[in-house]
Amino acid sequence: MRVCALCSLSVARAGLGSGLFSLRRSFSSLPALCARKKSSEYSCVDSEHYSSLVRAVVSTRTSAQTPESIESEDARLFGAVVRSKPRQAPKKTLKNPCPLLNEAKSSIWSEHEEGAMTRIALQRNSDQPALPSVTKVLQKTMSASQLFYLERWKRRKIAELGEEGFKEYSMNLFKQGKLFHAAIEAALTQETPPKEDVECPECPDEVAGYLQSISHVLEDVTGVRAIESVVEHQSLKYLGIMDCVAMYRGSLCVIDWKTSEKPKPFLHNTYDNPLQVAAYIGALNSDNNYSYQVENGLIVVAYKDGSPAHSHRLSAEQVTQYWEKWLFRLEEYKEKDV
DNA sequence: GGATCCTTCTTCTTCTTC
Repeated sequence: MRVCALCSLSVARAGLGSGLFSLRRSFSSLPALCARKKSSEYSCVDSEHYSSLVRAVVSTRTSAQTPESIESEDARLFGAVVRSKPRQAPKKTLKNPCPLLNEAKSSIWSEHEEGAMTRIALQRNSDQPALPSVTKVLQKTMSASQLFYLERWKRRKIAELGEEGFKEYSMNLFKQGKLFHAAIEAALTQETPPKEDVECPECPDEVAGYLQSISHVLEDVTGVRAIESVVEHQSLKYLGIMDCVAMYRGSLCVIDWKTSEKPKPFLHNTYDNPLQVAAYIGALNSDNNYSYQVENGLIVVAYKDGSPAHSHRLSAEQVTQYWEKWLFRLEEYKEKDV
């Protein structure tokens, strides 16, 4: 039996069995009638003729619907509801819990403390097995849904730009990120960045918008303690390179600068970035190359058009929560890696 | 000189109607 989409939907929602069958009978010839005309199917309805029927179906006075009545009606129409068993995810426990803070380090660094800026470069010791990096761990332990959405995004982009176009697009994103980081480094250290880090003949002022975007954030960044510096967790055996450690509005933070095409006004828009920052903070606190400890984090998302960057502060409590999530991911990585 | 490393980014439903 052919039924207009609107009719079947409305009646099913109204949950009136008898009304459903009479309505279906009454409207069953509509599509055929409408097909002869180009106009909308709904314009063919003789609303005056059917007005009492429609009123009867949708009126709450004649149908005191309750969740129970709707459910029993649905069961009659569509069969019994198959309910999945509520799954209680077992509370996972860390096999190797590790504190975020380091008792051996006396206190959180204060703004008035003197100290040189640290910039430890990455060095590979070929004699020892390579430690996993923060980025690698996060990439290798993405959830199935994360991978699904990323893969879908990639497929859509390739469909839009072609394989070569996509490669170029990706390379350009990375390039912009690198140029942006070099420009921030120069701004925070008052140093002139290496020529190759800022020059981009085919794209002048490539990072001008990004710098404009973060200008209001930079005003609150003082006392830079580290830039592009390697941190290594002494016991958990992983490493990473922090963007920056500095004072931001009164607290010492590990700062991560990001560029983004899409606005990221909320912390959850930044996906694994908070875990990345927590991982750096934990490593920094355990690393004896740094005499101080850090409790807070900051993620700054800059935009090319110069619109104000979104900055997401991570309180000490939030960092602790993300630290625990990071530890789970690290355990997962190590289990996979074995 | 070449290879490798870390990082740089990318994600969250989708449609109609007013």
